[in-house]
Amino acid sequence: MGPRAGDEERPTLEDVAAFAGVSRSTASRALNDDAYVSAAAREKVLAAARDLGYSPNQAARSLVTRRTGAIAVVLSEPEARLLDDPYRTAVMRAGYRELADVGRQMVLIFSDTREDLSKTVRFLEGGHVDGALVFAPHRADPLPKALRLLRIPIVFGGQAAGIRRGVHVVDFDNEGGARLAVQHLVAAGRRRIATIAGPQDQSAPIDRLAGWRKTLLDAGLDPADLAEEADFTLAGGANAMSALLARHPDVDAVFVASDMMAVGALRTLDAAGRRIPDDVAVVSFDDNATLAPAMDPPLTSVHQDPREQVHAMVEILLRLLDDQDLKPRQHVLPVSLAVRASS
Amino acid sequence: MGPRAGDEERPTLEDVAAFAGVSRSTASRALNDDAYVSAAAREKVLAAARDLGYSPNQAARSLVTRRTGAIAVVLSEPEARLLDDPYRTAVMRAGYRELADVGRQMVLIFSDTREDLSKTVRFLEGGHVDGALVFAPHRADPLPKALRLLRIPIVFGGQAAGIRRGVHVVDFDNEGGARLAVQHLVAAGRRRIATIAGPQDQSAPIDRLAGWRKTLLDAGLDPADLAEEADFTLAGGANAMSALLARHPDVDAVFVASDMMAVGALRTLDAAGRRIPDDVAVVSFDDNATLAPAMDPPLTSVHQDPREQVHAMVEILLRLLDDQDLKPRQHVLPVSLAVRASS
DNA sequence: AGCCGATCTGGGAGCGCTCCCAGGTGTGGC
DNA sequence: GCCACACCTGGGAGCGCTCCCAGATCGGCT
Repeated sequence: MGPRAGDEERPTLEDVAAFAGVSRSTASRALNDDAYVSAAAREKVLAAARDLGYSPNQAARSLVTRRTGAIAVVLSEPEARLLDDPYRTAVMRAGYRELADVGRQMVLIFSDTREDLSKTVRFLEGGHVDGALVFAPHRADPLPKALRLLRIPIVFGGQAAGIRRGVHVVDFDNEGGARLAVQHLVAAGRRRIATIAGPQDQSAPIDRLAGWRKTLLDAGLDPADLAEEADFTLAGGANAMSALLARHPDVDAVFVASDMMAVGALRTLDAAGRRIPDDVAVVSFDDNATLAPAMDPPLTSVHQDPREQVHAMVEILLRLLDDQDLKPRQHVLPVSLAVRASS
Repeated sequence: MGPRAGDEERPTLEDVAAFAGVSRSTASRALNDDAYVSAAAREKVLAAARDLGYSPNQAARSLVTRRTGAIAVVLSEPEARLLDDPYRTAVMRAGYRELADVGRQMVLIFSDTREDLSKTVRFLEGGHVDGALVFAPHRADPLPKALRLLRIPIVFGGQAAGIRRGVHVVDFDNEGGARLAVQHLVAAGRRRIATIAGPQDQSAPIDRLAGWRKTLLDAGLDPADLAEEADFTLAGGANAMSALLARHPDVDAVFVASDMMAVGALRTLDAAGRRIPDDVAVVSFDDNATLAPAMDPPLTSVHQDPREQVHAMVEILLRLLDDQDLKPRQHVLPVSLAVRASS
């Protein structure tokens, strides 16, 4: 009973074929349910495979088919940050589900440090995966450029670090969403509408801030000094709200660029004795399913569904894998406003 | 410029060798920095690889080496639940880091529904990964038993669904941790020590509950009717605390089986006007780095480090992969008590 | 001078699979 | 009766790599 005693040789296709009394070719055809196999042969092969506990060697298979059945989901951001961000977690979850639904395996990659960059590139290049869904929100991120040289199809979720041409992108209408939110506040008679913006090194928060500003100007309101930048965290949102209150005690509404920051803002407002929405109306962005409706009061939020985004990304990727001639473009998904008690 | 125009043939090892003017064998040796390659040859090969943009075909490599360099991390629980549970997220994160540190790629697998079970088994069996780290906390989970037949090495994190023999397990000392917590409360003079237990279909919460009960009995205190079961969520913790307060308005301490539930309990206690720790002392379990110290007041919590657990699991797995004759056993990692203001 | 070992190189075999092609058998139409 | 064409089967080649083995070269030692 040495260490490898239990290591009975793994049966190969050849073994299954011999056991079933057919040729390797026929066995292969039966297992891949190809046409042109007699019912009798198919039965024998399947029975043999079952009896021997056969499972095909993926390395051998993908050596010849040049397919692995795996798709990478690359998140270019510190994992520490990532898993605390409910939006990213939702993306991961969506990726897992959507890929499983089309029979693909998700391989999750966190690419953060510079060292990771080359590791990531090497991995994607190495034939471990057939393609990749890449989320690299930061403008200065070198990853997207590095990936352009790769020989596997790639679809970006959100803007690809300033690259505007030659890449497949599925993004939400961030500016439009911000407009929706602010128009809603204006229509409700709010006049001192502040914003807690996200990190301005990323496209999405930049566009949301722009949407807020433009809508205010269009409505004849003055945005000056009513914006505060924060880092998408709860604490960041709380601090930004404090700063806004200190500067402008008369704010009557705030558009917050993410649900998580809105939760922080809510706490600050509550601690400051402001009633919501009576004194200050709050509208946020993301409409996270577990967060937004669970707040007190429930948050009015710009609805964007990560599942929908990933679904579109997967669809494009599959077409690319299928060798269809798709010209790279930016798909912009519409967003809507989920109105709840906070506004 | 057809769709495959950009698809320049990927260079193979043979191409690199030809370009460098050496044989395939020498090229292979140079790239895998084997001994017995002259410095000159190595230089030429590396230069050729760089110039041609060569990256080895992993399928071909693992077909012969029988190694993929990938390790599965299997989480047997609904992904919806998983990603909301900070402990699980910490485990994922730790898995990614620890595996990256030893040059392995993490392949994340959520195995939840019954349909997933066979998919998971097929995947693990298919040679996609060299081994697996499995977290399957539920006692009734059929996964661990299904995995026993597999031909790849597996290490379990936490009890493996009632299987006590023949598997490698790395677990924390749940009962000991609970004892630590309750002894701490007893020593502080608390006499009505309730508990909010986790789901009793899992080993860890069962052991924590047992630890609480035994320690109370040892101290001559009566546990009767002072336990409430909840589901590891914030809301569950809050509700359980309400139930306890209703039954026993005189509780002066509560041992909560997870940080997340403790946050819920804190809210309920706060809403009920109880001061912490003056009126009611709170001790929880997990000592989650972002949760426990951030509470108001900061939580006293039983410290268990998922990174440490995963590290031990990876170490065992690597030894198994290295074909070392390790006899399966249960490793129990010690826990400690991080005392903060809540008790 | 002769020999032995260390160092380096190239070719061949083979990992387990899919795909192509040649061939065999049966069935229908003229 | 014969051909055409479907249906089914087996063998061979080859995917790109690693590993083994045989051979070549070069010192350093007896």
